[in-house]
Parts: sequence; C-alpha cells; structure tokens
Amino acid sequence: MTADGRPEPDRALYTISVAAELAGISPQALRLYEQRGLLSPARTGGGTRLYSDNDIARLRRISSLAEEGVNLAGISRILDLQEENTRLRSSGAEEG
DNA sequence: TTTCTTACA
DNA sequence: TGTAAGTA
Repeated sequence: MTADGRPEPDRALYTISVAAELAGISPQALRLYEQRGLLSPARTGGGTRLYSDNDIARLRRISSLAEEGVNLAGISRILDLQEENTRLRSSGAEEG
C-alpha cells in the first residue's frame, strides 16, 4: 500500500514529501539536492517527482555525508565514485 | 559561500 | 513546481 492508497506497484514510488520523511530531510532540501545533481528522480506527467526505494537509499547516504560536514558538491562526487566502483567490480575492471 | 527553512505565485 | 528572502 502506497501513501496515495494504491495497491503495490512493481517498485514503490514516493512523492517528495514521503521521500523527505523516509530520508529525514525537508522537501525543499530534496529539491536542492536534485539541482546539485545528487539524484535524478523520475517525474510524472505533471512534473511531480517520484522517488524510488533506490533514491531513498541514496538520500539516506546524502544526509549521512552531509552530517559529516561534506558539502553537496563533495557528496555528489562520493556517490558518483561509489557507483563507478560497484560498476567496475560487477562488469570487470578491464574497461575504463 | 553554502545549506536549509519559510513564504509566495 | 519554481523562485525569493532570511538564517546559521
């Protein structure tokens, strides 16, 4: 059951308000994160942001890094590097 | 300067 | 949703 009352899609999607609740951040802060390139949530036809469970996990990471004193630019870098790291290990380190 | 909150359209 | 003003 989703916040909107829907049954349960293949993968849960949350509005900016729900995503902010789960991540413990303010909706406005979430929009700031997107402007800085920290995430790229999906959007409905009207333009409403839809955060997936994967985005929520990333948001928790962002807030965690911010707590450590890392600025948004640094967080974006760390997240990007961590993804590349996982990508290389999964696809083989020969490419690059 | 950068981040986050509050307020308006 | 997007932008502006104010704060620490």
